[in-house]
Amino acid sequence: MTINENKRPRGRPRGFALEAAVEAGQHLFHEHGYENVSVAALTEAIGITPPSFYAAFGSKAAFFKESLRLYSATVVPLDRFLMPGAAPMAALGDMLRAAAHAYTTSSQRRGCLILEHAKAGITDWGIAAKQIAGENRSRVAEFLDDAGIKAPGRVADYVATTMLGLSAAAREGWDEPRLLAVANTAAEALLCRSTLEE
Amino acid sequence: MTINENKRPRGRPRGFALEAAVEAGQHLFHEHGYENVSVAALTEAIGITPPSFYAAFGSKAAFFKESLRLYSATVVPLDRFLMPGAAPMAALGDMLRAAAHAYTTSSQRRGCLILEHAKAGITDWGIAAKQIAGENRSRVAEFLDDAGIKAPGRVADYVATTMLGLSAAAREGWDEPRLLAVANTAAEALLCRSTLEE
DNA sequence: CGGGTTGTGTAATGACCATTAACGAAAATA
DNA sequence: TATTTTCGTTAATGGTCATTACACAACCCG
Repeated sequence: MTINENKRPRGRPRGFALEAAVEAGQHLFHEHGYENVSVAALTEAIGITPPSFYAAFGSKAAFFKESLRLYSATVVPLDRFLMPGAAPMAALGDMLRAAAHAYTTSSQRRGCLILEHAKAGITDWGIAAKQIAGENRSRVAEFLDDAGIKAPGRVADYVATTMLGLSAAAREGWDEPRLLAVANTAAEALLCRSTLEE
Repeated sequence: MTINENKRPRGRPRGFALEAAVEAGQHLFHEHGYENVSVAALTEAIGITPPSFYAAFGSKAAFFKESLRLYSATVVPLDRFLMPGAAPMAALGDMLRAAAHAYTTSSQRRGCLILEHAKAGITDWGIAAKQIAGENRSRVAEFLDDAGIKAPGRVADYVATTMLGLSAAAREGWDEPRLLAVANTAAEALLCRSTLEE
């Protein structure tokens, strides 16, 4: 997205890598939450000083949005599960199981960075997280609609709530087997429901 | 619980009601979250000054624990649903529907005060919330065990995750019908599951 | 009325917060 | 080499945070 990534600009070149900085920030935000990460902690983790941070990213909130973007681009592989033509309910079950796994792989950074920041009030960073979460749910609903499911919004909401629950439980410290069992229960429920309705 | 509620103590009497103060704090904590409520905001809402606050409650964290205690004693009616002899899965479904309603009744104070604070790290107030949440889950599991359900822990975890999801969705701004639909879906899943297993 | 005891108010404490002004340093172009 | 452009560092900004000395006020018991 950044233009002229290879062409050297005029003045003194930046002394650190943007992408690596965003990744370090993403990790800090994921572990402690936006409000519990100070700019001082960010700059120390990146290895720069506050003015360099502000010159490169503008503000803490803007930097967080970059972290969100990187996270949803690299960590959340929605399209891997929502492939057209796949058995819809089985696909959602796979997605839930993958979430249970992903939310517990790192003992720090539990849960979903996006979902855990999507409940803040009217802060711009909370709104950004809410928007990404909403987009992902729309994609699930559209996938279900294309697959001919009867109440796609209702099922998408159920899946979304389950993912919110899995993320919160992971944040509480539940381990992977426990979360996986919940995901399996929810997945069976989806199959059960579709069986009853058709 | 407080001893000598009627007997006048020795010195100058307190100029405000303890219980009302805790309730005001509970409302603020519920709306904005522990970290976003300053002692200044608390004392202003109560109508006292910081020294009175600290003399009465000791610290912000201790005051929050009082708010948690009051909340779980007055708002969360677990025993209303976990009555021995009731149809277990139907009871859990009623509990989920009641949660969906309770989490959206006040446009401020969305979600569950306990669950929304049970993900903090190693802070003492987060640990207190986690403990109450864990106790409530144990009561659900025990109820299921007494009712002869096969995997009580697994079902209790599913219900707990669903409640976490409902609370988080309420915090995101979902309205009551939307949450109720999710609760109904999860309730049907419980019935469906028990039907399949027996 | 007066000493003991306890609550309340004013005002301050030190710590941390996000953000930035000013200045020196480094690399590109000319 | 001279100039331009951008970067990095030091140090400070004003703000908010939870918590507390200190002095005064209100009540009980004698």
